[in-house]
Amino acid sequence: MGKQGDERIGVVAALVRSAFLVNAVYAESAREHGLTAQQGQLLCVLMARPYGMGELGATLGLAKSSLTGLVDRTERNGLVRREPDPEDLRAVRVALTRRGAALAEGFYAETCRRVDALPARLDDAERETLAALLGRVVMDNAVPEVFGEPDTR
Amino acid sequence: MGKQGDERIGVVAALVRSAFLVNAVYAESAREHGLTAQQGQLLCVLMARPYGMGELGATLGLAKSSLTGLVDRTERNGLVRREPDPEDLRAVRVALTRRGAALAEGFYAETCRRVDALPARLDDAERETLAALLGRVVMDNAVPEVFGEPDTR
DNA sequence: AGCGCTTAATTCGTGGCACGAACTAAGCGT
DNA sequence: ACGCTTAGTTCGTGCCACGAATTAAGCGCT
Repeated sequence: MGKQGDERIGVVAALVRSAFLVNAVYAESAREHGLTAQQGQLLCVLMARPYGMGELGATLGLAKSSLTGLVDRTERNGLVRREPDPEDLRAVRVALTRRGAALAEGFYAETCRRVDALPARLDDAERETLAALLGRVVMDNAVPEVFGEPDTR
Repeated sequence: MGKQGDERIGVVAALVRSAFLVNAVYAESAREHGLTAQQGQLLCVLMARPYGMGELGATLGLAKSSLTGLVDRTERNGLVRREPDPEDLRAVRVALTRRGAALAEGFYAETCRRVDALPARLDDAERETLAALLGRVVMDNAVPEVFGEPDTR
């Protein structure tokens, strides 16, 4: 490990601390939208399409029983809705309500804006490089689709 | 348009998803050491030196009242100890117990190992570049000292 | 048809976490 | 001595996560 002055940071510390940083930004943005981080995460996942409970558990890395509560609370706030799955009477599809979709939109945009501001002092080429390297890290480690691309299509 | 099979990812998504990834690794490592993520974090901070409650709140970004509970639970597990501050009868210094120090050591080392394994498929130069760029991001954004350097002790 | 096995989700109980408001006690300044 | 600030705790509330047990529906097999 190259130890230099206090300026240089190891890749481990850089990853952990950037995670801490992003988390704080995410939680703060959620709070300002009247959401908890978890509920915000749920809304973001559901922006793409409705999900079943089990599917959500896999995506968010939560136990089924944890999901029931999270969806309950978010539903109580009027942001998501449980719909019966037309093809399987046991299953449920969780979908955004109109209000939930609007809130998700705003929260997502604002959170992107703030996360985008974190590397503000990197120039375009550096941001590109960072995105590419970090992108490979997440791809290599099978991260579920927790936070979609800004403009992928 | 010109994008091939391998997904290009934006810097925002890369940051958010790597944060999610690191978090999961951290929580998993903590769990295997019989810790919660928060208690693990607390131990890591205290590895450097004892802290006062207020100081801990600032470092971890928690309200005072949140800290009382966290320290309570961690103390109940025999990992930290409240010592009276010799210079201020109101204040308390939270320090690792012998067991806490040993556990912190193991948890810290193992967590570093696992986080270090995340960019396993990057070569040395790429890891260096990633560390440098991400390091600038965290430095530019005033992240508190939540997780020390690998060998700054 | 009926019998089991699996799957989807909920319920229940437990514990950790985070917060603000109210409080206690010690230090400090005048 | 008086008031103000500072360090920490207590209390009540709500969210979050989990495993074990449960209910209900689908599926396969005879």
